[in-house]
Amino acid sequence: MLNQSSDLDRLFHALSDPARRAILERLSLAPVSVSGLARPLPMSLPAVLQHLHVLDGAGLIRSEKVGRVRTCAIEPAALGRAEQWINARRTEWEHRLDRLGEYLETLSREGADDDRGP
Amino acid sequence: MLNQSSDLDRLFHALSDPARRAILERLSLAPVSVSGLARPLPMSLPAVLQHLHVLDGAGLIRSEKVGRVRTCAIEPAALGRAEQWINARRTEWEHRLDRLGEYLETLSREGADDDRGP
DNA sequence: CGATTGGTTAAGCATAAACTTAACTATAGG
DNA sequence: CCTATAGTTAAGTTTATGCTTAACCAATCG
Repeated sequence: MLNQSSDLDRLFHALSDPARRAILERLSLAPVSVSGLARPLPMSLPAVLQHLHVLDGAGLIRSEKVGRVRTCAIEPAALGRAEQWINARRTEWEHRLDRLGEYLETLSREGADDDRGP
Repeated sequence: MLNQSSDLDRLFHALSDPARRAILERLSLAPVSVSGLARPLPMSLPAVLQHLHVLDGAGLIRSEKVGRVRTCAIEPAALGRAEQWINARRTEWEHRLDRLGEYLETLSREGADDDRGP
């Protein structure tokens, strides 16, 4: 797992803003145009554009311009990478609990016949 | 799912920093003291303390002080909440694909016997 | 063509983040 | 007691974020 951390940095940072999460929630239902995404949000169009740029930089969305309208769509693979990191932590944590369990079991077994040892 | 977004804000923001993720990776293996966490990190102790405060504020770790050493441990439930949001997006996206699939199927069926008029 | 609609860029600003150093507190150990 | 260790707080600096307004381009459409 050799540090390509700036990738995860961008990913989690992109997810840390409620407006950006709202955009992703919207896009996970269907592709939407830039102004369509902006309509429900309490901010200017350029602000939305900046959020879209952050999401794009994180690989969370892709977009294509046809005529004068740019349509954005979610890129689920990126979410997968975030989930992967989280899952790895959980796995490690569970293994740690396993090792702890084994250790405690060993302790109680050694406690049962404690004539063994110095 | 009524917007308790500032909760997720803190969560994802906490995960967006490589130092904080490094701390979590460490803690998912075993509990560690503050200075133990600081040792491998390229920054001052107070900086680490600030990161720990962010992680604590996001609910990602808990810590307890005994004597003069504070020992930190991971709080896996918080990671679960992040994962939950991600999974909800994936689920929506898959449902969207299902609906798209049905639609396309409908189209091709209607195309097969196109004697049925408007 | 001329006006609109949809999007984009640039510049500026206020706030928040991530650090630092310097001081200070509180336990341990000799 | 005296000093080193472990942590904490405060204050200040630099950079990044999130937003705004004011132009500016480029497809449509009457």
